[in-house]
Amino acid sequence: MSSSEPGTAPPAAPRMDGRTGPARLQGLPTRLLSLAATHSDRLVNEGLAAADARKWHYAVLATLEESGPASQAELSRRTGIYRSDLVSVINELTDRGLVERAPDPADRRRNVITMTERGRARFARLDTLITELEDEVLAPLGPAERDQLARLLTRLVDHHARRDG
Amino acid sequence: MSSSEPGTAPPAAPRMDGRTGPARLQGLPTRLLSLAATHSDRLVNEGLAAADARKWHYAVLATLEESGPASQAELSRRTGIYRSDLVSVINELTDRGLVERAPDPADRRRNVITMTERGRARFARLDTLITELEDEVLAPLGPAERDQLARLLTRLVDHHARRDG
DNA sequence: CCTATCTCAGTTGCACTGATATGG
DNA sequence: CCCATATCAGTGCAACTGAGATAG
Repeated sequence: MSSSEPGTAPPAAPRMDGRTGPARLQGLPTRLLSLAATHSDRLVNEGLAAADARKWHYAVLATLEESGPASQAELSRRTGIYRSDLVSVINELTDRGLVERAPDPADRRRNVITMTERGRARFARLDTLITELEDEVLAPLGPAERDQLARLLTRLVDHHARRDG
Repeated sequence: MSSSEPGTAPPAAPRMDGRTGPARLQGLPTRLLSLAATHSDRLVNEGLAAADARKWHYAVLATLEESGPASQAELSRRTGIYRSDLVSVINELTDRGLVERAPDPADRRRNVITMTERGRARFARLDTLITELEDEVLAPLGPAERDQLARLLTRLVDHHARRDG
């Protein structure tokens, strides 16, 4: 502190709520979004890891369950997994016998990904697990607040998804 | 919401809103959180990168502005930057002449990080930039909704920060 | 010739681990 | 002796880039 208001600055009283950083930073919605997502992702990832799965496993299985067999490019579009990264995700799923990868006779550039019986059972279990993890993440919020949060986030996501593509 | 008839379920009709994935996946709050944070982080990071800065630069400068000079360990606690990663962040800031790193005569394990005049000016500009970027991220929401979102996210963050430490 | 699909190698940012040197 | 601090090397993950091979 050399020239501008050294002595009179408020002594940055630490708060009583556990967060100790600067108010300006801690209160930024973008910062809160990042932090909340980090906590949420960690809980979900740990929960899934304990069941030998990952977020993208669930995403792929959910898509196959809802829409049936699909090419990798299609799965990439529907799940949001980057096309390059999808390769290893499908590898992991085939290693576990949850999906099958077969060349598409109609268009031989494509691989058709199909869910196996084991995959279907697996998805059912992961789906209930995800529901539990969601509940843990949203624990401090009541039903109406969870709804409100989901609606607000949906508005944000839709808006920016449109802008980007 | 109630659409739990398995046999009569519509064949996953693609929606008209840009999001094409499975409804079960797209509607998950944890998924929405991740997506929203990804979009938000991208906007913020790109905006800051265009000004030759990064998220952590702002965090460190904001902390120094609010609380004055601090050791690296203290900055780590206040900003949430991991202590190992703080080294290179401080390096980048000193390279740009925004902070100074000097050994603490009172405790020679410590480095005291002090903001320079350039750092203060830089922070002022970054602060207005951040405000603009926040506004861009929250564009689809009105003032009351932004408040609501911030409050809900704060509840989530506080809850999970307490659980972890 | 151009485009789409799949794959691989590599990059970047972030969060984190483990080890080490030094000082309290 | 134990603990705190700062630093470095390296790991794991997510998002992404660029290029090559194959096929429509």
